[in-house]
Amino acid sequence: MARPHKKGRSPGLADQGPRRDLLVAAYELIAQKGLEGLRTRDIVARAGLNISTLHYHFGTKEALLAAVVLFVADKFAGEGVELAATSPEATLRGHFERTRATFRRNPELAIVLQELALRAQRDAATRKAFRPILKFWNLSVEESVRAEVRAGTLPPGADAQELALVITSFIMGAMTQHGVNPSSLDFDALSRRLHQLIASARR
Amino acid sequence: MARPHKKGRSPGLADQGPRRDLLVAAYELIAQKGLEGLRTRDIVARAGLNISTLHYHFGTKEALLAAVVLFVADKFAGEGVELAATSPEATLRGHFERTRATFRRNPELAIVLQELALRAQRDAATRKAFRPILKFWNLSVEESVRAEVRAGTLPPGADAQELALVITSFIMGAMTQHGVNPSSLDFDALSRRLHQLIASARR
Amino acid sequence: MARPHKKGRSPGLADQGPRRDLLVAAYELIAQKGLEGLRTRDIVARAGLNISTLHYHFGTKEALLAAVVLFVADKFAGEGVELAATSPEATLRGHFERTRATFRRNPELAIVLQELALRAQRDAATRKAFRPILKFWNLSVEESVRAEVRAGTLPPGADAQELALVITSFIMGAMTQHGVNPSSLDFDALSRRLHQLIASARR
Amino acid sequence: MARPHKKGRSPGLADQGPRRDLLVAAYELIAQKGLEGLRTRDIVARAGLNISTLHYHFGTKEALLAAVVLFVADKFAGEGVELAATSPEATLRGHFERTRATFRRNPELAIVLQELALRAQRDAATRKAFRPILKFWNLSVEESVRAEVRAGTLPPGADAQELALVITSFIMGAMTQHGVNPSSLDFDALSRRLHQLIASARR
DNA sequence: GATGAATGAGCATTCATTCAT
DNA sequence: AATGAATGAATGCTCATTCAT
Repeated sequence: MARPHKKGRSPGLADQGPRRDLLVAAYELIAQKGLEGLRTRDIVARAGLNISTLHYHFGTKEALLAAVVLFVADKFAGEGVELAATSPEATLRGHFERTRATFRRNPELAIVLQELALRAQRDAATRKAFRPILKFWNLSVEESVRAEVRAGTLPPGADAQELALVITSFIMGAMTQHGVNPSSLDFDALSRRLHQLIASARR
Repeated sequence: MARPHKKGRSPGLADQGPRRDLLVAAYELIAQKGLEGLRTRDIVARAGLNISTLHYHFGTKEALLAAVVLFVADKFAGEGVELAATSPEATLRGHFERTRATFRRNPELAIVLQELALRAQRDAATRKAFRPILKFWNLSVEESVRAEVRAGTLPPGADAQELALVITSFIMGAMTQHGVNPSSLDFDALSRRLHQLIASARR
Repeated sequence: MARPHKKGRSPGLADQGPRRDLLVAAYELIAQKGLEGLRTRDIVARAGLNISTLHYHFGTKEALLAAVVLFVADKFAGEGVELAATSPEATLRGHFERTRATFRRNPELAIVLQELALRAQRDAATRKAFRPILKFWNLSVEESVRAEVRAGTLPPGADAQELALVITSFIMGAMTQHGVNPSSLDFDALSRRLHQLIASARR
Repeated sequence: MARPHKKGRSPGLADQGPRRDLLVAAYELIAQKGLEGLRTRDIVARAGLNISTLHYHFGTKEALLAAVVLFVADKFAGEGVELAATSPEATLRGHFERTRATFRRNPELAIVLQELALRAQRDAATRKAFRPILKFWNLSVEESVRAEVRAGTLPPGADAQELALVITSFIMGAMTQHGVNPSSLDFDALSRRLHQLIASARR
């Protein structure tokens, strides 16, 4: 009896069928109840599957969670954030706007990212899978910064890596504060302010 | 009346004895295993108490958690962050430094704050108890900003509330990124950079 | 420190103060939730006392229960049922009427008696304390039967003890059926029928 | 769907396997310790099963109890009492004898019926499930009365429903008194006496 | 006499997991 | 490839009881 829950997914083929249904269900439930309240039975119920099917495909809850991190990474990268890294017209302004649009389209994404980031701080496996998300994001912002430097809209001496970290840190914290008290924080205004601070800085 | 787990703590009298021991144990365990892994039996074991004592004093795990939020609020406010709000020589620089010192002295505090902030986003009770922490922190930073404006080290037109939100958001996100990958992020350098951006901004 | 919960109550003096309050509270709660749902904390809450007071006066829940049986015995005997045993105009008719009046005045009494009767069947201590109630009741009915024989309203050959058992058994079962489905059973009509059967029996 | 503890049992198919084992174990334990002392762990221990199996099949203790009522109803109806309702030679005498035989074969049945009757008086769910038992029993006795009227051994004017209630009430109360003090009550003699009273009644 | 604090054994229930099919 | 049945270890909580005051 071949148990497919070792690790490799069919290469070049995204998760499909029950496997993907379970990941989506888990993702949505994490957004709803947090990792604290995530139950395998709730996941399979939402996916309309049997509890054994979950273990057939993933082996353990922990393994499912690892797959969710990858699922989230795909979602995060695929949602438009990555355009910044490749498109020639990548700008910081554009990044802020794409980020806002992404989280507006996928409100759960902000929560799930925070959940995983928190778990990554105490669990090595999650950390290993989650770091690339952070790395990718920072690199993507760095690229935008460099593009603006090339375009002359940012001063030539700007330390792209440092600025990227400031920006991504700001966005993460703003997401959290917004989650706790939506009315206390206008993400657009704040990001415009931060952008202005960066753009107008004297060296 | 046999049950002391009403709600209010004796005014002017800090939690003492087993009540405080339980709060401390819960706080430390949240830092270690997260809310996800928090078990009442682990809490009482760490406090050297009986499981019934926990329920005698707090009634439910949920009520204990609510008390932990207040405990964290006290800790956060009492750890030196609040100096910024009152001291005349309050400066942004000083705030960044006190913040760093606080989290260096209490490494768990960063984690626990993130756990509670996350929980606050889905649980109304936690949210209600947690919001004041965020409000207090932002007000404290606002005050630093205004002090610097008065001292002439920040431009007169600076919007204190907006800048405070940018700063606290940045610090929260930086804490998270640092937690996930300590080597990727030099909090000192980043906060110096942000401070410089704010201080040197043209209007 | 003298613990009064040995056994003797002040001779000639009925239970008073907290002791009696606890017995009354227990009695009422048994009627409400059954022995199955009887909790010492509920008893003391209803009596407005502290849990320790219960143990001070009775030692254990079991001992309290034993005292409740005596309390019920007093209540049952004192409620008018006993008139049958002494009064010269004691009649069966009168007994049925007094019984009905007693249970109409004290609806809980029917339930509590059933609870104790049931417990008596498996618990020796309860049985020992409860048997006298049954014995007393049967004797009281026997006396009514004999009075009717003397008065000529019942045939001379009537076996008083046997008839009393038939009557008390009928009343107990009728109470139960009434409790389960009040509309299914008219106690007055039934007891009149039984009385008629007894009175008109040919020998 | 993973949980079989819906409600209905497969029609036409009696409970089997662990489900039935649990019902039997619960039934026997109720007879032994009463509902007051019924513990899920004792039930599964007696059935040789795991505690989780109980919850897998019944969901809650309360639901198991509801199933026990149905189980008892089947047992009561199936034990021979029901012959009275259908057999042409149904007689009151026969009913008394079958009743006695039933309780002699199943001494626990008397206790369990009393437990459930008592619980039915305060719990709506138990009441709903228990009433049919009482109704069935009374109807069965009514039928015996009518049969005797037809056979001429009871006077033509006899009110079958009323007499049935007198008889079932008597039997229930006699069971209770017998349970409390077996030596005080000769069920055979008493039921013969009651039968004689009914049979010899003048109208 | 009376009480608040504390406790240990036990409670129904939940959880991720496994096994036979 | 998928599932229903079954499980053991835990989980939050309750209970009658005790102890120091």
